[in-house]
Amino acid sequence: MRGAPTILHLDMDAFYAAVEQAAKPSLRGKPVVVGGLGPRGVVSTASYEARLYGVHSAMPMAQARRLCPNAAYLTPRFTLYRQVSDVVMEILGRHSPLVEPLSLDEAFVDLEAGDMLEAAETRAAREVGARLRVMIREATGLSGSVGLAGSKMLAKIASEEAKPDGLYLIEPGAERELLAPMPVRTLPGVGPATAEVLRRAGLTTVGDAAEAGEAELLRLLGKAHGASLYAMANGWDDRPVIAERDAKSVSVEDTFDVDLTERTLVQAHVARLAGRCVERLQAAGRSGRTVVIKVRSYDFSTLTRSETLRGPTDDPSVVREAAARLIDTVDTTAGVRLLGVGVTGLADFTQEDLFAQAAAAAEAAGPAEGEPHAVGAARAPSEEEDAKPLADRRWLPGRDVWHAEHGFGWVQGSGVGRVTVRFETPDSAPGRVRTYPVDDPGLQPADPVPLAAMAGREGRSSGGGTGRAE
DNA sequence: TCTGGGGTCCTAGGACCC
DNA sequence: TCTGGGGTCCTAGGACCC
Repeated sequence: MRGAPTILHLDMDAFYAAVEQAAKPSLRGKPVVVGGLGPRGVVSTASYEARLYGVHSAMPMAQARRLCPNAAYLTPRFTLYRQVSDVVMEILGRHSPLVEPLSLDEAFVDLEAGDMLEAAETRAAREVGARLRVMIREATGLSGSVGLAGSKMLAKIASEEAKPDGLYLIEPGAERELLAPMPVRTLPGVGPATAEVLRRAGLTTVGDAAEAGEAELLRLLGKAHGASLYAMANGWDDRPVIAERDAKSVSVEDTFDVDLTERTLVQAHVARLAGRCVERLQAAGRSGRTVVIKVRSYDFSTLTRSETLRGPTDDPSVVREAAARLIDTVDTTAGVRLLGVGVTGLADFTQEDLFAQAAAAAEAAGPAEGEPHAVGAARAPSEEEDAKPLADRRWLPGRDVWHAEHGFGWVQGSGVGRVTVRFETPDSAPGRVRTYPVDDPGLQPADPVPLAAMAGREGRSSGGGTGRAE
């Protein structure tokens, strides 16, 4: 706990939805919901306009549609969000060498590590926070909220208080008083289960938890959790801001629109997932020693099975075979709604392991017995298109398109052989809507057009052809 | 037409070793 | 012969976060 509010937490406001509104002028000021659009999708982000109807993150999409039928429902475009995020993180990096990103839209900044604050004082910290918000708005057109405090926990609570589009500073010395009346759920690490345990013990506010004493919290919650909750409830938190941490696991998973029952389909999907997992592993230049599969059944019960290899690997056939052995131990006859494959125990180097060499030799000699060659092995689909065998993913709502005559637009909806496109770009006026047959030769998928405020820094080439895909 | 996908950390039991 | 104690690794599950 520092004596000056020199830990800053930035949280972009309704990030994915705000990026979409910046990219699509016709959606500004209107309810926008970004998330999975399939029958089992959930909300990733709801714009503030949509939140007025009760829509929020993690809510099933079907429920969101009931609450707010007139919102724009869009599929996420992570490539674009990552570009915007990079711009934001770069701005943070100008204020301190110590920036800890928590996700695309959130980060801690240690202002003491920079030279921004000579005499680490409150007013200087507030000025840095305010300047940062202005810079982010100028660079991206988006708003972010800033929390400033003497610890990570309090900085994060402060940015929540600041939302939307604000700045909130917790004066050192004021923290206990501020925390006491807040619900225990405010504290990081207190979710539904912990809150319920505490509620049954009569503890509902942060002040209640602090007064209960450490012994009582240890009894209720166990060693690590109890101790950390007691510290947090008292405002004690000296976790440092850590610049970059190596990932400890890589995993991919798919939820199916309809439960899988057929054994060969289950096996084939596991093989594909293993392949995608290894692609990500290799892209990160890592290898891993433990292969994990995850199976979620029709009734939402979830199990994992894992196998630790003799050494780390990034060989697709080694991971695929381990995953195949693991799925063989699981009864899936009643129906599977989700399958996942992951690798943990990551190492920075790829150790040549004997199994991999043996497998490669066997593969060269001919297909191994029981190998699910028929499905998925034929080609490696790219990450974007692989997801699920849905109707026509070229025209997912929200995606950018380009039309020979009308230029850039985005898919508003599609169905019964037609696709509806709204023609507009980040810096245009709200655009007109036109409908085409899904196989219209003039219509093609396109890359996102950079946000208006970001144009220039993205190195936009001349002629407006930048966003064209392929 | 209930409940995504990518992660992190903690706990607990059993194997195994000294 | 009825019975130690500590440490580490592996496995499985669960809570939590964005």
